[in-house]
Amino acid sequence: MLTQASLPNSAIKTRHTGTESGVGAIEMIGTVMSFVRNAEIYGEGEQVEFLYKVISGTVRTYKVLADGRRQIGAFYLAGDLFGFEAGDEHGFSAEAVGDSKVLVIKRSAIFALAARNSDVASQLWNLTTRELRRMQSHIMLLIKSAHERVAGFLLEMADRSPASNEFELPMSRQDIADYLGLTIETVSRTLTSLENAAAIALPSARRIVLRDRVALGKLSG
Amino acid sequence: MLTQASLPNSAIKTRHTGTESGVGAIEMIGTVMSFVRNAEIYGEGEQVEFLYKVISGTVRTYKVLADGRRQIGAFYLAGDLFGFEAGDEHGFSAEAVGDSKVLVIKRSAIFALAARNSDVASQLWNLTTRELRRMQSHIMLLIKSAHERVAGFLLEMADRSPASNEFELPMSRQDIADYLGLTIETVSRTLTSLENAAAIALPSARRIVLRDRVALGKLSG
DNA sequence: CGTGATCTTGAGGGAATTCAATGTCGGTGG
DNA sequence: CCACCGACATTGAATTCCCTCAAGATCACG
Repeated sequence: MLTQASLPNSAIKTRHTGTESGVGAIEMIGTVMSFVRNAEIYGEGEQVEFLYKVISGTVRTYKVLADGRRQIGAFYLAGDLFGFEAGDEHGFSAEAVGDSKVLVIKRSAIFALAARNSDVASQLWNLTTRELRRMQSHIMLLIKSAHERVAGFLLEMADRSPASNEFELPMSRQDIADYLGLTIETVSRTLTSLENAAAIALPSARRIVLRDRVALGKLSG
Repeated sequence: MLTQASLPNSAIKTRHTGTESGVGAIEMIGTVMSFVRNAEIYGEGEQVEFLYKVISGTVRTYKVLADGRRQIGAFYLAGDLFGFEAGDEHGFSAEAVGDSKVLVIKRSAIFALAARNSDVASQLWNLTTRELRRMQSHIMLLIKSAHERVAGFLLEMADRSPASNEFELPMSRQDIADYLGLTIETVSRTLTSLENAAAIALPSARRIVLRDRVALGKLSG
């Protein structure tokens, strides 16, 4: 459930000027909601009702297995849309990594729009296939060695950040570990090892400087 | 490239009576093509032009890394649609696992249809999100132990086969290994170990009998 | 300055890989 | 027909990589 506030019956409330990325009319209708660090945005098994766009902060989607292992499906940064899921039920849960603002859009509104406007429909398709590609590259990460996974993850984050060679990680080591299918210790060790190899610098735990993209690229498989 | 035959300019050639699964009008227009074992259906980097439906046989999509490692993205059995990819270029290649017949449908024909008919558009969306779900469960497989991966794979294959407790694997151990991110030896060892644990039987290398679904389910995480 | 959360580092063990050899099956030609 | 061959699969031994368990270090915050 949405823990921060109950959503008004008609989600069409604020007009949002979608200037960030060229996805067009889809994000024009919705409500901006705030979530504190670790707040749940939606839960696994819940009815799929909305689409979401990160306004600020970072969101993670994840699934918890019976034995407690957690797999993070994806991280969504400011500007990213999420909530494209199969079926009527969410297969993953979504949480705010840090304090975040999220634009919440009723699905039915989008579908109604899409039924009348084929441009919107094709946008919807594009966003979904983009999501597909994200998953494909996630799969490609998961089959690699720990060094390759971490190097690949850093390159991915760098490409998604405004400044390409230096950035702040919004998520914890545990989050990274659960995204990469590694333990927190292995992530930590690998980062130190990359620093020792002069591929990156770590001014602080969360701050990453890419020193040698070529070396990272080689490492990332 | 399509290695088996060159595709006619107008792909609208045969009328295919889509009786298999309820996906509707999308598959009504197309050309059936035959591919021998290991024949390429499309290649990574090629222009995305078609959608495909497996009529008989099995198809694998895959990607080869610089160092030669191969990752299989998915297996498609008779009745499955594939070729839902992001962007204009194929991110994966597709090959026939064994001799196969594939219905090839021009994308532009579908898109034209979708633009006019919102039912077709929503079908397209449904098929794509189904693909998303497939990838999600693939990701969930890849973070697990070798035993869990193999057990999960067998359960997945069983669920997709007509007879649910006994089936023939269309693919080699190498294919399975490349799908699960394991080595061929580990796959082989794990299967023998599952057989010794009485969870499965292996009348022949390719024939699988599920003896204890509960045990397999536990193993699969 | 103390406390808890997060991150790093170390030592040891276990799971999967690598390298190597043997076994099995299906097809082809003698 | 069956002997041989190549492709595919299984098994074994040694090694490597990552995980587990454990302790310390660093950071944010009251």
